Amino acid sequence: MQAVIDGEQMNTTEQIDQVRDDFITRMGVIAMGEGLPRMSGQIFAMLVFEGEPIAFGALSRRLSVSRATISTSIRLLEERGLIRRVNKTGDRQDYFQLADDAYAAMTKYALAGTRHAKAEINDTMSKLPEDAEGVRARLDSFAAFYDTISEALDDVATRVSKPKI
Amino acid sequence: MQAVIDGEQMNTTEQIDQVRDDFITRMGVIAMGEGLPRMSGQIFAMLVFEGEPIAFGALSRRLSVSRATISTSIRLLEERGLIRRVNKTGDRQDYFQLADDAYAAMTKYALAGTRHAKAEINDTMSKLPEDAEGVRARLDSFAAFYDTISEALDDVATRVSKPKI
DNA sequence: CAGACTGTTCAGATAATTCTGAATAGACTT
DNA sequence: AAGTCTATTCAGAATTATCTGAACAGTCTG
Repeated sequence: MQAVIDGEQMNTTEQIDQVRDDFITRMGVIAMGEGLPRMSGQIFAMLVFEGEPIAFGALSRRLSVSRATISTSIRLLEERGLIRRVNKTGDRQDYFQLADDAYAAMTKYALAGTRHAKAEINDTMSKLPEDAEGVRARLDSFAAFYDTISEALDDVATRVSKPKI
Repeated sequence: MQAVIDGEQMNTTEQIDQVRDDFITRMGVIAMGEGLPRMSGQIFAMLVFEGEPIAFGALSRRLSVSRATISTSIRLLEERGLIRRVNKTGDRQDYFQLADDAYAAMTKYALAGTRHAKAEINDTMSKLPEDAEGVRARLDSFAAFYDTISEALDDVATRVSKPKI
């Protein structure tokens, strides 16, 4: 059974190409919602989809974006521990693939954010005069909220299994 | 014991004012990290800090921002169920305070995001040809990750107690 | 060594977000 | 009804984030 679009037959490879491009586009949007630049999200999506290491130049070509953009997007993803750079003997290019613990790393990054938020609130509380009871109680609730989220994320981080490459 | 800054004595009220302004500034930054515009975060912070309902005009004045900005920021916060608008008899202005279930609402918003991400991945999987086994397995892991996060957030949403106003 | 190729950096261009002032409409007061 | 005060909307300004091209430094190849 072949998929048909605009009356044209598609072979399996073309079909996968189209699904992949669509996936990449969508993940770019999702990434933006999570505080990542679109392009980093698209690179991540590409690596998830392909599985095997992808060359620097291929990323630039396939995502229709300059090498400079790839370079900075890659740096961000590496800093967050989401991808890793691998060397292929006999090829000068850098190759990239998902980090073994990419999903755990994603979770830990979010966790760092919620812990930071909690710390900011606690710091504010420490500066309050003794008699500001109402404010203290409200900030305490707010901090408790971030603490609950942090606990949940911490739990997720330990549970998340390594993605099968 | 009075706090001292630059050799000047501060009374308790001034001290609290300073702590509050600092808190508001910080929460604006935190909010940006969570995909909220800075000003919405600052309004939210102000409402947490003050506890009692705050007037539309007061928000504009205290945050040194136009009424138009307050209006749009407020709308966003209302849409997310984080604050509620209250009427004070004998005053034409709108007043705002934290929603009773503000923290639960925050959690649910995040949850909606992770569920949406999972749905996008599942949708992509449904379009794959039968024989794309490797891709399917990787997308499945990715979806499972978002599912784990979603479960955790769902759990948080039910556990989060109402903030004490 | 000269030439080709690679990834990084950075100033400036481009695009997207966020804020403002003016216009508008509704509601209250006198 | 006329005059205030209110919140909202929206076009454009201001700000911020993102992308690019060029310059660069390193590495390999012939």
